[in-house]
Amino acid sequence: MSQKDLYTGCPVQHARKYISGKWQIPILWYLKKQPSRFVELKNILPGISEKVLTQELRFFEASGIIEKEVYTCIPPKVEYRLTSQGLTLIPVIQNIIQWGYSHLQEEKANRSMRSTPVSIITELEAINNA
Amino acid sequence: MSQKDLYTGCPVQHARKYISGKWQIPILWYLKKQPSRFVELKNILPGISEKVLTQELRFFEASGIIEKEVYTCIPPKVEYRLTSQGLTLIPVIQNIIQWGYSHLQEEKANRSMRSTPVSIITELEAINNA
DNA sequence: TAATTAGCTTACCTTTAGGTAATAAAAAAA
DNA sequence: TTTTTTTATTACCTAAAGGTAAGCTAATTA
Repeated sequence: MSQKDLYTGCPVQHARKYISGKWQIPILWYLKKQPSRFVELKNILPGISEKVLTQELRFFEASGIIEKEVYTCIPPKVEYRLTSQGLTLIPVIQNIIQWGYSHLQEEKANRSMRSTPVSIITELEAINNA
Repeated sequence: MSQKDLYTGCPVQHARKYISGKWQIPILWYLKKQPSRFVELKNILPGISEKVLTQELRFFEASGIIEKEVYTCIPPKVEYRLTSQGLTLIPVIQNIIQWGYSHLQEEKANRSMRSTPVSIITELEAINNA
């Protein structure tokens, strides 16, 4: 039994199954932007392995988060898109990404402030509070 | 170099450092409810090991997400609370928990909630009934 | 004297996540 | 005939997460 089958009764652990994997948020975020095929996802997510991409797509599919359309042609064409279920995850994911983004900005600001003389900082703050 | 040091430039991977661990959300969620000491957290989160609890507290502390107050007495008393930085994570976490909760309901999973700390459930129900 | 308490730390182990690389199907194009 | 293309699957390996259990501090209490 995999980690993903555990804690099915706990909201936290349940949600974690869809967002705690390294590539889960990036995959869903890009599928929100546009329904995509396998290679497209692979190219847009530099560093992901085919194994993990397949794995997550299968998992999301089985969970009803995404759906798959297979065009019977050669070479094969497959398209993945979010389901309405999957769409409900987007605001959650967007919050996470926005938090990450602004927290990164803050860290950068703090780093550059560390080398700034205190007097300059207090002056800046005085200006901001005026 | 640990996983937590990697991808420092990516908003997703940056945010993931604070929410993808098994016990990270439960810890922060409870600290939002009330500043707590080590044993209290340990008791309210059945199944967490002291090792992981210490580990996450140290990490959150070093990241400026929580702060620690040590009362010099015997036996020792220590209190952990969210910083203002840490508070910014709460809406994100709340979204995650609420998604998990409602998605569980939707699935009509007739699985019990016994693995969920009671405090989380009662708080969610309070939020939903508000 | 020995046990108790809170808050850790450490060593060791198992499980899981994720990466690498080889292989396949299947038909069209070179 | 061989190569190319897309969407996979599989075996194998490393690294990271997390669990278990023992021990430590230092004063108070039984």
